[in-house]
Amino acid sequence: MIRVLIADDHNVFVEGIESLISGSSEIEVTARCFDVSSVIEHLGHAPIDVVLLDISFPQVEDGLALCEHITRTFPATKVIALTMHDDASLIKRVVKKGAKGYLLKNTTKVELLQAIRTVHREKPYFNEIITNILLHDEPRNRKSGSGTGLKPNLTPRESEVLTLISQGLTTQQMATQLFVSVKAIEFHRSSLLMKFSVPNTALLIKTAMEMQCID
Amino acid sequence: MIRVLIADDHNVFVEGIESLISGSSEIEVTARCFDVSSVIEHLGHAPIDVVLLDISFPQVEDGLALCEHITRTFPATKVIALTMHDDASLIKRVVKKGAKGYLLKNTTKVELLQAIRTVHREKPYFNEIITNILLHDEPRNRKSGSGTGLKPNLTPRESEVLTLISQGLTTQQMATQLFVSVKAIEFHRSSLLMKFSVPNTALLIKTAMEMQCID
DNA sequence: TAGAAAATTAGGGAAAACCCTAGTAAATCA
DNA sequence: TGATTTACTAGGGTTTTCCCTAATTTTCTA
Repeated sequence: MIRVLIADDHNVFVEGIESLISGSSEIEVTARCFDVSSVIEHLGHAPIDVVLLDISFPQVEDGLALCEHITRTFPATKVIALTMHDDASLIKRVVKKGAKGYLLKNTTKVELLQAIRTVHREKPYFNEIITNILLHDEPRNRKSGSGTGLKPNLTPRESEVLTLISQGLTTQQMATQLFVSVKAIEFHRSSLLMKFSVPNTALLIKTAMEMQCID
Repeated sequence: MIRVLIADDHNVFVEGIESLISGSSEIEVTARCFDVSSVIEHLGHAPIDVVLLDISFPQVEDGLALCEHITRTFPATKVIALTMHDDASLIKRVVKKGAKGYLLKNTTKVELLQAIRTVHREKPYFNEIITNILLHDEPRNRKSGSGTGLKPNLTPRESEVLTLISQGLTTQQMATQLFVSVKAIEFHRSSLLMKFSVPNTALLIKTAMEMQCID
């Protein structure tokens, strides 16, 4: 029997998934969680084979973080990401966080059961629609044109400052936190702009996110 | 017997609603529609008391238009709008289009059945959460941290400015391009910071990307 | 159709970002 | 050892961002 945990704060969806699974003789829903903490708590007590995780749980960031936590802490438990969005970059980010499968919420009963069985056999599950989305998404390594698209080599301090910038801190705040002057931080920021070949912080954040230097 | 039509292109959701309703002796689901045209066609043939309409069907504009069409063409049929978003402006727009009730997709069985019964008795149904949202004119259900996870409603100008910011233009460049003063652009930028609840442009870009408002 | 609400347009002033130069310390190499 | 490179630190001065307020135009509504 494959034990499934449903992690979704939308009651209707939990009901829907349960209803779709209920017919199966080899899969059973043994837990339903409406918030992040109860998912973690439950996984620590009872064994779960597959987690069906709403990636907006309740927000995208939370879902991604939870996905990462589950796959690291409970490697035997496989995660299938569920979402409304057919977005290539989101799929990539989810996979990067350790999800073994990705389903849209308009999936069918057959596909849902298939996906659960597949990831339980240690295999990744992505249907044709998802595969197509990934295929048609433009390749990241465009070596021609203005930008190289390659991650620049950052010094430890620069990486540190980049992370803090992406968290919304001002130069003053970073200076305080790192025990250096405002001018020192400003220089690192300037170096980042140069290394990423961008004119300002706005584009720095955008390109750094696209290159997945931050997230 | 109250006859209900479910209009949603997400299979899991339709299953969930059916499952929640299935226990009731006075309410039955007599139709499930996965696209706009089949909803209209079905209403023309068989009588329906309550339509449970996913407002993103498949886009928000489609849902609103369909809601308006149903309430005008079939006044005996009541519409309950369903959505993931707890957004005051969306609720107002939906109500303006003739919806008698509004439910979030994390509703409970009790509430769903209550809502169906209430609108069938010609009364509007809005629970405390929705009422609060309307009263305070901002989303309530922020379960995690500072981020809302909800796309703010942007004016045309704001969207335009957001796009240009994400392209790395400075305020001066945008002012030239849009034939207005620097100060006008700066105000729009400020409005964006406020609507996204972020302290600076760096976080604005980050959150707007995560919410898929840009890119 | 008048009144209210929302959107767009700015100004002044403070804060932050940005661009230049430059000193110091550690690692690398001839 | 002495010269060179790399990373980190910082100052001066200009531009841009950010926050406050407010007038004008447009849109919605009673």
